[in-house]
Amino acid sequence: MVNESARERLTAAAFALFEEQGYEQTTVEDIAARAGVGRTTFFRAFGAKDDVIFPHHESLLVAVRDRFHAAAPDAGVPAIVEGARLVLTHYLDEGDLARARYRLTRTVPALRQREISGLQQYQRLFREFAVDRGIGGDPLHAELLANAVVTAHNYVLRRWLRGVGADPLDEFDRAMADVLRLFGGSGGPGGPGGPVDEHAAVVVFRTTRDLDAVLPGLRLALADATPETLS
Amino acid sequence: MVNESARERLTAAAFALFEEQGYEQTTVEDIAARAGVGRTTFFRAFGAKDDVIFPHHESLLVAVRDRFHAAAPDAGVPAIVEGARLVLTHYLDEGDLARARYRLTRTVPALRQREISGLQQYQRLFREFAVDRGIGGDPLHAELLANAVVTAHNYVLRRWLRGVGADPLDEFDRAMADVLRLFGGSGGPGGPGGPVDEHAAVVVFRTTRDLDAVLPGLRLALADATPETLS
DNA sequence: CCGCTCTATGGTACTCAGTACCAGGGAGGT
DNA sequence: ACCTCCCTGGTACTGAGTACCATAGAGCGG
Repeated sequence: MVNESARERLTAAAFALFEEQGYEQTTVEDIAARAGVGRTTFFRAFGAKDDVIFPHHESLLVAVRDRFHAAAPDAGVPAIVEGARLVLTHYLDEGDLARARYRLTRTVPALRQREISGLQQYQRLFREFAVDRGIGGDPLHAELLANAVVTAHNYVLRRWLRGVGADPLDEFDRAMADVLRLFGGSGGPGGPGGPVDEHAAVVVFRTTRDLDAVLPGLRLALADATPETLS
Repeated sequence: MVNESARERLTAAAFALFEEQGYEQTTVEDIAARAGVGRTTFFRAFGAKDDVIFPHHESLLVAVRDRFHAAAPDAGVPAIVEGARLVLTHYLDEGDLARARYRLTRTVPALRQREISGLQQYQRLFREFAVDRGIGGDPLHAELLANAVVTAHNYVLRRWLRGVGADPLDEFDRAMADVLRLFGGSGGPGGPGGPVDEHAAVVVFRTTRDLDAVLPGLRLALADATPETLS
């Protein structure tokens, strides 16, 4: 519906003008004029003024959705991690564009809001995929896992956007390992009150106290049906 | 700066008109007219058209911030849980208003976006508090915990808004127990090497096995510096 | 070469959100 | 009675977004 080169010219013009004179001070007419097209063409290419700084949003969303759709039935968790990795590499490929957008979203409230709404669409995609696949056996657990992956992704991405950290992909892999350890290690929710595994777990924190010091309370807790927290 | 009763009349008028004839079809002038005030007064009471369906947003945000500010230095995690509980109880108190808003945000894209942006402000508040308090010893771990609490809160809230589930506060408490078990159980990303409380907690799940049956592994776990999960 | 169609484009006009500014009016104090 | 302060409503303006129409050019069949 709209020329591709015109779209790119509009994007470039918009970023330039936003940096030069600010977002509010730039009208859509200014952008269109610099790109050498009419105002109408701008609105045909991007539904709204703030869409222009997220030129690949829709296509990336589709790419992640396709990735999820292609995932093997038993590969839900890896697919989620891969999906997050897809988003991260996309930002890395954008390079300076992504960083320019970050600068803008940090300073312009309207753009920040638009960005948040976009990120939420990813989060929702991840969440629904996790819930549909029944990851964790429990919708809440599925949401927690999906959102933890998204959180870790955002954490790494934000560091890269700020110019902190050397190798974002390496950081991503480490962060994902953290997240998966978190979820893999605990056995998930369903503990007290919910259906109880025949062999329940005993989770132990490091302590400086002797085992003997905590044993009395421990014995009491195991005898009692109610879970307890000992000092 | 603006009469309180006028604010309430505007809110009521807006909800009524949005339900009757739709959000886009309702102009600010319509709302002001039904409330018996001028258009100018509307914009003085609410910065924008979509703010009118979140009349307590700002005050609730302040309440949570105050709660965090008042938290004891060693009570970071409980404060986060309490903050989330504060938000939940606020929605429960709103009752039908919250449900009407939910209906609107599900159907009107502009309102959905506005809601997401508002929720993000809570999430950010929680995240920054967790990071500042150094929860988990590691910024990533802090973010994961904060976002997990928010996710669990949203999960419970959403169920209540949809009319699913009987006792949201009970569900909330169970969900929080799940979340804390998740994070308490694995030692988190910081794991071995992170700062450890002098008095660590031992969380016990119900088990069908004798204490003697798990004791050897338990002793081993306490002796070892690394957290372990026993069957 | 002419005429036809289809699509991308630009222009015009309109609605409405949001802002700036000004004028009036009532409450309360002196 | 006068003055001040604050709340309020009205007016006028900018700019985003939409609807509609006119046109130019590309491609195609005759």
